[in-house]
Amino acid sequence: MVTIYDIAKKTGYSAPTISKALNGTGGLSAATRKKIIDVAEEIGYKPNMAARALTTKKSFLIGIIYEDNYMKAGFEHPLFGGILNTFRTEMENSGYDLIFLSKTFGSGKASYLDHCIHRDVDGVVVINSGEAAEELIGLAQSEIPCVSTNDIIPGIPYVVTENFEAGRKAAEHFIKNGHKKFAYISGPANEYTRASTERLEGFKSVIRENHFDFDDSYVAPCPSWFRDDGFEAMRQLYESHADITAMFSSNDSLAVGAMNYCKSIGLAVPDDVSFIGFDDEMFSSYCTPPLTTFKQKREEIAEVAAEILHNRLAGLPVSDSVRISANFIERSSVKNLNI
Amino acid sequence: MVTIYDIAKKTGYSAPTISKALNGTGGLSAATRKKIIDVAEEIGYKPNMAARALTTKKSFLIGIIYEDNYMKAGFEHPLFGGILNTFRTEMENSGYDLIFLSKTFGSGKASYLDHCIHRDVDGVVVINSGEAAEELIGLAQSEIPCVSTNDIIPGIPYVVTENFEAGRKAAEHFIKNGHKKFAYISGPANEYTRASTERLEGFKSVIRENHFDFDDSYVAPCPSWFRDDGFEAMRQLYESHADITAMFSSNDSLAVGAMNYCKSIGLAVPDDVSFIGFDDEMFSSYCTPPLTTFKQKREEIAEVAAEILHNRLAGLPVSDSVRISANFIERSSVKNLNI
DNA sequence: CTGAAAGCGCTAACAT
DNA sequence: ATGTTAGCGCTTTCAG
Repeated sequence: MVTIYDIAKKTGYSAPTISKALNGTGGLSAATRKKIIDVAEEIGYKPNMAARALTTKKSFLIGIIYEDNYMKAGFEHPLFGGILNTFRTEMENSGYDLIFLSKTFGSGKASYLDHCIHRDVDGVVVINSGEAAEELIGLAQSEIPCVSTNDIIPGIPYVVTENFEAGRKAAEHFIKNGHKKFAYISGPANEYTRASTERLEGFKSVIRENHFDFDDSYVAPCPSWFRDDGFEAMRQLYESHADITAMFSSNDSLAVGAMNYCKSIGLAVPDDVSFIGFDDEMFSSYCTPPLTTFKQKREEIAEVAAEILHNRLAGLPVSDSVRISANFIERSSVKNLNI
Repeated sequence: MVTIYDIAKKTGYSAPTISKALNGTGGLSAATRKKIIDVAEEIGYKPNMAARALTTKKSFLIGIIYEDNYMKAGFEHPLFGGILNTFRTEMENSGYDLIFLSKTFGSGKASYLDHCIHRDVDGVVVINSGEAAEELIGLAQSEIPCVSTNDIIPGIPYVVTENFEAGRKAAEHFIKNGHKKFAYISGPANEYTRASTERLEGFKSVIRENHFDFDDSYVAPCPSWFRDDGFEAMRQLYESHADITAMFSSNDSLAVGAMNYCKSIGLAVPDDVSFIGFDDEMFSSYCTPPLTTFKQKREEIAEVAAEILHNRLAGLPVSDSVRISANFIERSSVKNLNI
């Protein structure tokens, strides 16, 4: 391993001088700086982050909280995987490396905060908190800069899709196309993971403004985001309300499951029942009919989240949360009842 | 931050004694050990990995090489995302944390090896080398333990699907169902990323053993793994060989694209043309007809890779590479021509 | 402009 | 069984 001492020996300068030259800190003459940098390059010097972290108390490590609770597919999530990808690039550009945080590191029971301290992370991004939201409230109070890209956790600024607005857009689209009977298939939601709830709220608000009928019996909650639950949800909805024509689903998988139920009982999509989904999953343009849906702006969410974290890392006060509007993608799963 | 010195002060023992007690190294009396551990717990001591790494020369960090060259979707890859997920759990159980490696960290040009040294990683897992395979040959020679889960890189043990065998299985399945005219749609391949080539080799071997006609004109190479290239590949194949009935594709996306081409010119799937894909992507059971395909054992690949890395980390010699057979999933995209 | 001294938190190698 | 000394590689005072 080549250290600054090797450079010191080779150039005749002292270790601190080398350090200053390499970091551009001390007031060194341009000449010696160049000499030092040249030698460093020549002998292949690479700073040792562990040593640097020890003295500076800055690890240049960002902890990622990414729980695998989506289809046990982890990284294949249509939103989270993309966010992580872009976020990673944004942070790496400024010298930060990403490290996964877990509650089970080192074969033991621990907390995310424990892991943060263990690795001395400079900041944390919560991509998907899973069941751990409660715990993260504690993390938020720990002085460690945090940002969240999905869950809404007290004390942590978030960057999340404009779900309410998207819900409104879905209802408006249905109404514009002459629909009058609406229903909603909801994925799992709770106090911290509010996407599905927010979409419903927006959806309902427009329906009510237009004085159409809508109450809780038109909402089918699902225990998962999987297709099969969409199938069941649709069955339940259809058995109590056979006149529904406009289905909004909190994600595309549930929508496809629901479409399958319709087909299974001889209902045509979109002729008898129309659908709007969410997420623009890989299959959504392949399925029959191609699904009208919303695409969340993963790159933008990640970029804004990275910016917020960078600001906090630079000592700025906690940023405001931000909402990013989703793109509406119109395909062929909504029938125009006006014609 | 609470350090071993805080424990030392509180218990009256010296720092090294604390260290020994906590790590179970030195010959301490059970009584003092317990006392020390209790106090450590009480005041919330967490070891500082940077400091430990500095003295022990072991970071407990595993570098991940994961290039985003699949649909720019990064983590959403049907194989890689799942591998990463399981691999992560396996390593975390033994105290290792995963860190992403990149060639552009710190806003500069660098190599993966640079990044490894920078962070002093104990080992590396190559999940997807992208265009960097050449460079990894250098990494392999660096004494840093490596393992690869997709690419075949000289000097690095790999854990990869039995692609040749799967290719054979595909051909056998077609032949069993009475097919006589075969073609193959190939995704990108090169010297290091051999999946597509291996599948083709296996496919061809059975066709030839059965004395059916097959040459390079029945192979359509695609520049990407995307659906649109499958569409084009099928067009090209069909225009020169209109009698093909058995299509094998190196992934499901390409297969679906090819199926779409068939439908676009009025050919029925599977009645006129049958298909076998690879990967069992999310949409493969949804599409029309549901696609017969292969599912790679992501968890098993990850587990074996983790085991190989653990062995190397423990000082054992470089392991042999291993092949994991894929699961054949029969759905409805292959027509039985015998009936 | 440069260097000497000191210390970050921890552990290895010796003493005692 | 426990403590002393020293040092990992780096940076931060502070002197010169």
